[in-house]
Amino acid sequence: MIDEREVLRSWLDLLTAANALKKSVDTRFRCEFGMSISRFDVMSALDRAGPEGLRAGALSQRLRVTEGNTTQVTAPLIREGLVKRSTDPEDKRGAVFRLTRKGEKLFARMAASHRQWIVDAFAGFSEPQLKSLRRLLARLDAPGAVPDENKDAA
Amino acid sequence: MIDEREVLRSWLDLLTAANALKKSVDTRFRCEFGMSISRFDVMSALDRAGPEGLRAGALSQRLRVTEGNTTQVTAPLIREGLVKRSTDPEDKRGAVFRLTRKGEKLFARMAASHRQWIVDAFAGFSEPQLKSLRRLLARLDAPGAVPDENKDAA
DNA sequence: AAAGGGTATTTTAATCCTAAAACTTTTTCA
DNA sequence: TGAAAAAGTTTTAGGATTAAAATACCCTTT
Repeated sequence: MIDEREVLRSWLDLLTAANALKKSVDTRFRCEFGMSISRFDVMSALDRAGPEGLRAGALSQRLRVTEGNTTQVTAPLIREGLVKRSTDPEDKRGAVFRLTRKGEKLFARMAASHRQWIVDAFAGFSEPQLKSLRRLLARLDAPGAVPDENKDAA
Repeated sequence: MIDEREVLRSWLDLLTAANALKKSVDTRFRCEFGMSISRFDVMSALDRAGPEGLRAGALSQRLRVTEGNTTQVTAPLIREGLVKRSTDPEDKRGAVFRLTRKGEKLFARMAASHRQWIVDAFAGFSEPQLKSLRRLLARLDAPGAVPDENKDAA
């Protein structure tokens, strides 16, 4: 039998580490680009999708959020001219989102900063340690969690 | 030089793992006890504080949230009779929060479930693997993150 | 002892997120 | 064909969170 306190501490450490880095990234996005992680995530998914863009449903699925959330997070991006929303001509129920030229350019700058921040945060890790971390994380079993559709994400 | 993609994947895995388990716990708290993780966290801090209770500021500090947030999260707990708010007689600016008897009883049940869920989630880990995970997480460097005051938390 | 400055908390306005209701368009099928 | 069911999205209502403004109280200093 495993020491339960050690398990609870591990869970606390996991949560704390993830939150700290996420908050650190979010703060810097807001300071340097006036934009939250959520909006960056939307732009990232649209950037990867390319000129085809993404349907609202597909976008929600990749970001693992509800469709209502997608509607709301895209709204300010559209207002700021970073994202364009069109109606699918084949099926007028459908909404298609694409990055504008301006959106692409901003995203490129944000992605570069983001990459650097993450590399810095993991500077204390050797390659085998990274692998080890990922292997350990994969052992976690969160019931109800959906298996990852989005394998090509990083 | 380390492979940047491996670093980004590690970050994604870390975030995904933490979110998945957190969401899983939150969902079960809501289903079985009609209560969010945030409220559980408040009750947990108050339970640990004992009959002395905690000042609003101290509570916020332990939960690492703003004081405005504490005001809001405690409000429904007070409405439901799980938490009692008093004004510090020594300093009438100060608010003191304590678990009621009813709150203590509910918390005990919730804590037991919570412990079991976490133990189950980490069932695939050996003791050395837990230690290894914690050691790796400690290497992460999130600039701007506050060092952990609350060492006795778990 | 009154003023002013500092401290503790609450309120307000905004973002992010969810679930469920509402809306629009498409598809099915009697 | 035309009504009902289904599908895709948005709207609505509410919780969690923050930053900043407002409020309430305490304490020093003159």
